[in-house]
Amino acid sequence: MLDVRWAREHPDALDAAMTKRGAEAVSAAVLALDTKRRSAQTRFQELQSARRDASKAIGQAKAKGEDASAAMAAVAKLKDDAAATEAEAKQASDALDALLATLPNPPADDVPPGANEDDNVFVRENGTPRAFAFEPKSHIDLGEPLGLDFEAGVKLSGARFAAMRGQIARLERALAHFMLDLHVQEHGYAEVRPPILVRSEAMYGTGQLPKFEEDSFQTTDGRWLIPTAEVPLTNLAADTSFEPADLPLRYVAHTPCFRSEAGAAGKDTRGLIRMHQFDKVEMVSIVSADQSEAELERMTAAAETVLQRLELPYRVLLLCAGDMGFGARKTYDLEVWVPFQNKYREISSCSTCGDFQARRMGARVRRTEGKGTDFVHTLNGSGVAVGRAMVALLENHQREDGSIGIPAALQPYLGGMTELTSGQG
RNA sequence: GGAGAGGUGCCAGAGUGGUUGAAUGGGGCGGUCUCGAAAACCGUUAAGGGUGCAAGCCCUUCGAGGGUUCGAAUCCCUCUCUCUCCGCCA
Repeated sequence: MLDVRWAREHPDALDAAMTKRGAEAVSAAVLALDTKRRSAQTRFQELQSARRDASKAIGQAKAKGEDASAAMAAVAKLKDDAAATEAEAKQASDALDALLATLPNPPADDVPPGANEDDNVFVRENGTPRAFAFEPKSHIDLGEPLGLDFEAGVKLSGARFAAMRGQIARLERALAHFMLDLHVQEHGYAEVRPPILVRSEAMYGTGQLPKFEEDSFQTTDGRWLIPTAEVPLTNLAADTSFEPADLPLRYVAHTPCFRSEAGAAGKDTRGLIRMHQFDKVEMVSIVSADQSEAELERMTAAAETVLQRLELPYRVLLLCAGDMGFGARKTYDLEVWVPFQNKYREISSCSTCGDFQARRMGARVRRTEGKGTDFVHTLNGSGVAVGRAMVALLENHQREDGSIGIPAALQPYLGGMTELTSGQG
């Protein structure tokens, strides 16, 4: 949710921000509703004030035993007028909120313009794609002998589901635990096991609702399967006023994520890249405004460490305005090299949301000086997507015989194994 | 699933129709005292919004939404959440 006062004072900036994102200019509509709301509210307040004074006078008169029937009749008119004006104000206010709830976060100034992923800006890279002396196989062909079972996924659940067995199952677990330990032990994140079914309020807080209802799965009792642990982790801060000393808060969680992939028909239909259910290690930071810029760099670096330790080549991109998520103010994507596809694929997305989510969920921090509170800033980043890390690991570390070399950092999580071969358990 | 209790300020906890945004205690902050600290004492301490150059004035908020009333934290209805007991259960 953007700040309506900012919109009121900078209508041109609002339109520029929306246009930069490829959305419609809305300042005229926002300002019209805002003006209507404030005018009705002011009139209501004047009527209400008069009404309260009149009622108090009646109370005092009655206390003295005087007759107050004339005053009581007079106040009835005020009451009707006040109620009508209040309804008018509420209607305008609700309409304004409904509109604001659908507007994406204005991009930061240093976010490059652009319509889609073609306009993202290269920032840096690490490692170089390996030159294979043989034709590299896909993670599907490599994984199936090791226990990656797409047939079982289809049988049990349908397309975009997979079962993992044996070594692949263990590898998935090892990857997740490695990432979790890394962020907890070296990056100062607090481990959380959040609920993965959440209320609509939580989905609204992080921005999945009201606009992207069709992207997530909902239970019959109205709860939502989280599309990312960003939802429960960030909403831990909802309805809270922090002391400055409480911040920054850093959370990390390993959870399944569920996405309907409604708009992705036909994309990545084979393999593990795009599933309805996948595991992800997610980082969330709750910080004060002055900390948020540095925190985004820190979080991105933490995600990069995962890929470095797994010895996977990757690059970092700064997303253009048109490719950013709804709630993001600035986003870095990490793309890992996928040999079989011969291209880089997204494996992590680290974003600062500024105060956009905080305003939706009521997450505040007291000012260090003076009275009052400010909204906190929230950040989230994958650290990283486990299924896609598995894809990258299998393909990048494959050998000609189909076995998979295990990077040193991961070996302790696999009982010291240095490779996976189809002959093993 | 059955039965019951309850949601009040940073926390605990009063308050069942009339200047109650709300007693009291704790905590926080400021001060007195002290070489310093503790203790004691004094003072202070909600958020959001409207209006205004400002000081200020005003409105809203006692889980949420409706209703009764001249007047609601207090009465009524609906919803929601929490807790307790019983049942069931990984």
